[in-house]
Amino acid sequence: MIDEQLAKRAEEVSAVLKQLAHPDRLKVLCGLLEKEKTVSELVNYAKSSQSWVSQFLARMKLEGMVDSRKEGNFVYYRIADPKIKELMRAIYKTYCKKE
Amino acid sequence: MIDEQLAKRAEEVSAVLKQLAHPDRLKVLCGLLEKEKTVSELVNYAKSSQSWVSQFLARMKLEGMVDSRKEGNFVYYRIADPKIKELMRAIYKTYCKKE
DNA sequence: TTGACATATTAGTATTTTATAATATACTGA
DNA sequence: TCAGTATATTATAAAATACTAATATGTCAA
Repeated sequence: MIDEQLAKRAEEVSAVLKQLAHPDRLKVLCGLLEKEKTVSELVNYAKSSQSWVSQFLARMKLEGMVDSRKEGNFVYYRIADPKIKELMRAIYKTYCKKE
Repeated sequence: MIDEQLAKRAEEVSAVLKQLAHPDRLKVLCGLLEKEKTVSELVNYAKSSQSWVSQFLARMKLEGMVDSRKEGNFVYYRIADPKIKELMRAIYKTYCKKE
């Protein structure tokens, strides 16, 4: 049964959802959906502050949701877990494709 | 573009995700996925407390995610917004159907 | 009407989250 | 080396969340 299987993973799943459950973080992940981006690009995209974005990117990285690579002065972030992408697309389908 | 459209709805969407982003609430919604249930059934299902479940059901109802009907001593809750069901199934697919 | 049960509400508190500001680090190019 | 830029870290304050406990409300059945 779908409900029981999902309920069993409630801790794991809700931890991920918690990260998506904030406008700034969701926007940042939206930005990363297209392609990898630097922190300052993400700051612009989400219209948030450098410090705050940097803070939650660090947390998301710890949780394995995103990963980063350094190139000179810049740090490029990308979505590391394909499940995140899948989830985002599903959310998009549900909330942006219907009326 | 998927990313921009979703980013525009970030406030709305993240508000919904926030409700899903807690093990107890997620479990309760799992329970409701199958069919409507009384508060005490949900309390058992989620292994949470009556007061707490009652509190967040009230909130979810306010946000239009669930609805309820009274029958004698019991109150039956159900998922009111089909988007929630859709989202839950997507989460299930992502987190329970793959390895 | 009373007692038992199901649910809701309220009050209060501990914890977590969300930010902001300040500072530190790391790299680049002159 | 220095100045400038990008990012990270730290400290901290304010707000929101997650509860618990106690009490209230409403319904049924005797």
